[in-house]
Amino acid sequence: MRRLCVVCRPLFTLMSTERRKPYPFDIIEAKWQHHWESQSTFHALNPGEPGFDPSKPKYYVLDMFPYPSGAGLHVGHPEGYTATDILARYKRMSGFNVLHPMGWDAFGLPAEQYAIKTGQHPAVTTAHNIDNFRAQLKRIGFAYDWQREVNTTDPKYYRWTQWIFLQLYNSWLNPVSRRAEPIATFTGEDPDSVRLAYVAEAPVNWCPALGTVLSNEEVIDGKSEVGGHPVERRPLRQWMLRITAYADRLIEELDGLDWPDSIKLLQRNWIGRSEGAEVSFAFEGTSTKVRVFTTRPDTLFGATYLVLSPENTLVEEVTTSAQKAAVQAYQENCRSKSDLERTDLAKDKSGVFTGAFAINPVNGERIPVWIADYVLTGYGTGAIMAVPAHDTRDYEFAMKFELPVRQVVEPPAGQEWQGFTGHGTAIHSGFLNGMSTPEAKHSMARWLEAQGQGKATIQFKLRDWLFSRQRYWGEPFPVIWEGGRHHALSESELPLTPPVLEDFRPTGTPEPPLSKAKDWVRYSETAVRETNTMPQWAGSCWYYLRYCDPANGERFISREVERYWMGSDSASPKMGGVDLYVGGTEHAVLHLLYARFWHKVLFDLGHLSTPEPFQKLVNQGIILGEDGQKMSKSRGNVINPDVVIGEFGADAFRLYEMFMGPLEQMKPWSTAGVEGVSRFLARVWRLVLEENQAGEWVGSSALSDVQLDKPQRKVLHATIKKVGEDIETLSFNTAISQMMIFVNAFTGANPRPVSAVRTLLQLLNPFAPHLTEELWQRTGSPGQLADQPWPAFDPEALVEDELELIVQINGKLRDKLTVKRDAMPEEIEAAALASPKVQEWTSGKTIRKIVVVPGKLVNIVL
RNA sequence: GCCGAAGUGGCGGAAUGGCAGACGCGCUAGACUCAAAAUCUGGUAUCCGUAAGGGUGUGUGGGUUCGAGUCCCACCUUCGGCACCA
Repeated sequence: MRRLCVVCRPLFTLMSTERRKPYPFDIIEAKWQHHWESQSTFHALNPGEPGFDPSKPKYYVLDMFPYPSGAGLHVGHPEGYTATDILARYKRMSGFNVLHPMGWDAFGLPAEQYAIKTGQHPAVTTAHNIDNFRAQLKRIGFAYDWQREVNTTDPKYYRWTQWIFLQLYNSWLNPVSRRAEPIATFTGEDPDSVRLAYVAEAPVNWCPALGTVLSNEEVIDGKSEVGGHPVERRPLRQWMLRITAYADRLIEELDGLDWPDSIKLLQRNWIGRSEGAEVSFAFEGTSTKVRVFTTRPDTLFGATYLVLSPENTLVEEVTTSAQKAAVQAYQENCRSKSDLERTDLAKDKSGVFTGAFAINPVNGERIPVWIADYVLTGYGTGAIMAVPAHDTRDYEFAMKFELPVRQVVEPPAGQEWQGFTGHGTAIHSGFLNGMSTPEAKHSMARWLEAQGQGKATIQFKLRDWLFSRQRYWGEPFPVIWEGGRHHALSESELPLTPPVLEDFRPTGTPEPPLSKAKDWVRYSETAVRETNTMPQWAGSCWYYLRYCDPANGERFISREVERYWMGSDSASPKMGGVDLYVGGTEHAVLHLLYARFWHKVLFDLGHLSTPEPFQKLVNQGIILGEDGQKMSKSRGNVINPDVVIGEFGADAFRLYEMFMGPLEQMKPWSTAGVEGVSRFLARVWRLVLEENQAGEWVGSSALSDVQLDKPQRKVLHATIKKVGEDIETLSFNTAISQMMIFVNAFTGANPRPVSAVRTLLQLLNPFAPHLTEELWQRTGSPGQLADQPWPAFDPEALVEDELELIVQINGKLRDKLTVKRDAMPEEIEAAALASPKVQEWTSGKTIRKIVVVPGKLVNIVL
């Protein structure tokens, strides 16, 4: 940035002399930012602190904190941040204790990769980037309580991230209470098998050329996104979090949340609950059995073959010697494919016969057993019964390999039975015949249970959360290994800081970089430290809690503070938590699911007072480039907030971001639009000030202490009403429109009533805080504008003595009519019929009906 | 393929079932100016008409209603998500 300025300075001076600022935003914005900071205007007090007012209701308004990248802030960040800032300032003026914090999600791969490239320690570049982000945000004038700033890479912060990991490690989900409990309450043999944090061998994307593990998102068509090197699947020892134990609660408890339906649905689909049954099939000639999961137990009579996933451990056992070579070749082929590649090739079915046969428990039939990669290892039991007549995939497979297809469901009249997957009537199905599909499902489940051949069950798509990474720049696990077993560190050993490493590059093997720090790894004579680190999501799972009590050295959050800021309002049925959370949709199923999971565990363990973290969620839409395309460096359509603020000021930038359109909608940037709102702000400025001969801004001569006339009163109170209501519903664009209407109405007024102008400044303050503070001061008004109460409107001022009704004939507008406010319907009807235009339209025709909507219209039906 | 959201002027968008296009941008005319910029005032869906006025108009086709951008049904298009989940 500094280097660039040398190049652009001549251009810049030229521009600034050419284009005079419509008002001195550069001076007043810096002035008020400094003022708020020095006064701690937006510092929120906690319960128990001197000056805290417990009589005020609380309002916790939260932004998704940014990852402080080297590229700096882009225009998408301040969109949501401005929205929450308006809410925060508005609620503060409306008498709430407002918590509105900001912080940094600073662990992560980009920082580490940048560090490797430049040779600087990620802590150094991260600190630098944070300074840059903070300065950029302060320049926009956000009312954050900077005394509550958190940083996920600060040991004082991640000490508690590690502490929460220990809570997970030391607890289990009791299936009876359906709640997490201390592991000590588990009475089974192996506590390690039920811990919420556990170790498992899991297949990962391993890239030998890069010497690192990659996430699914980093693998494209079986090759690394960076460099295009081959990626293979390899089982590695990984830390997992048992989020699946919470699958049902994560679905059920969405109901009480004030979230967009689309996001709730996304989460429900991601968790993917399906009801069905497990069925046991015995292999012919052995005592071995395989269980399959099906959502359609009613079609069991139609199962004509069985498919195991290629990775299923039974494959080796059941494959006949004649088929061994073919089966192994197929398995080998699958292993080299990534998940993405496998699903990419989903168009065409592939598979191999194992030579084995299984017995269908319902009719004793002998059916062939195949392996195929359309059966996934991670879902259900990794084995299916195939009913080709009534499942699209099984049907395709059966067609390709010429396997039998047997109808067992009669579809509604007129539909082809082959490949029919809907509900119908059971046929060719013994005791199920004639039953509807739902009846048949129940019947079969009961039968299976009675025979000991299966039972009704529920499956989820959600997988346990792979929680370890082979990276340097993340939280170390507070875990040691001794004699092949893991043990948790005690809380007193936290924070566990990572070792100082000269070389934090990947090792070239699946061994994490931390393993290079031999002294650090060696915990004792007999124990070594875990060398994996936590993923970036860890820190963001609970940051909203730390904001409430950021300096607490005793606890991650004090109980009293948690109850105040995160507690539920007993007067309403809400579940409590953050009152408003604004951020992008991209976190719909990752961050927002992970955070809910952690929150519920901490709630179960008694550390929190409510079960859900975020009561109300709003997603802001993406801002596109001026060309209507997604902003990207390669397209060259990226808008830099610093440049916009330099040219038009922070207030104009804020106001434009809110005026563009509905918050939740995707919308393109328009520089001409910024000029438009900048003009509006200049008009507000000139409502109060005018320029004298010397070019100084002095009090406007039109401004005077006069009463408002009736139309002015109406505009003023309509504006107070609409702006307040629109802020509550986050309809900022229409709130701004209304203030423009106000300014259009008062621009020409001479004398111009100063009381009305002051009220406008109050209404506009949350949107354009600097300009309005300055003008508030310049009108000689007392105190700081941010501390003023929100104005109330007078409904009487909105009522007219006479109103204009429209007159429709057959629903079409034909005339207008002015009547007294309290005119009776009969009077209105008579007046409408008396109108010359109406008489012209109705002459020679019969009036069939007249609809009178008082205060609105008259519709004459011919 | 499945799920979801959305289709309104030249553009961003507004409209508790009741005057479609508020507000802004752009364009345009005028005022101010020697001139320009800035500012202020007016006009600006479309078709027919000199005008008054009238016809048409919210993706397409139906429906409900005195009245539909708004509600219902079917379809088309665009965007977003998931994607062999048995």
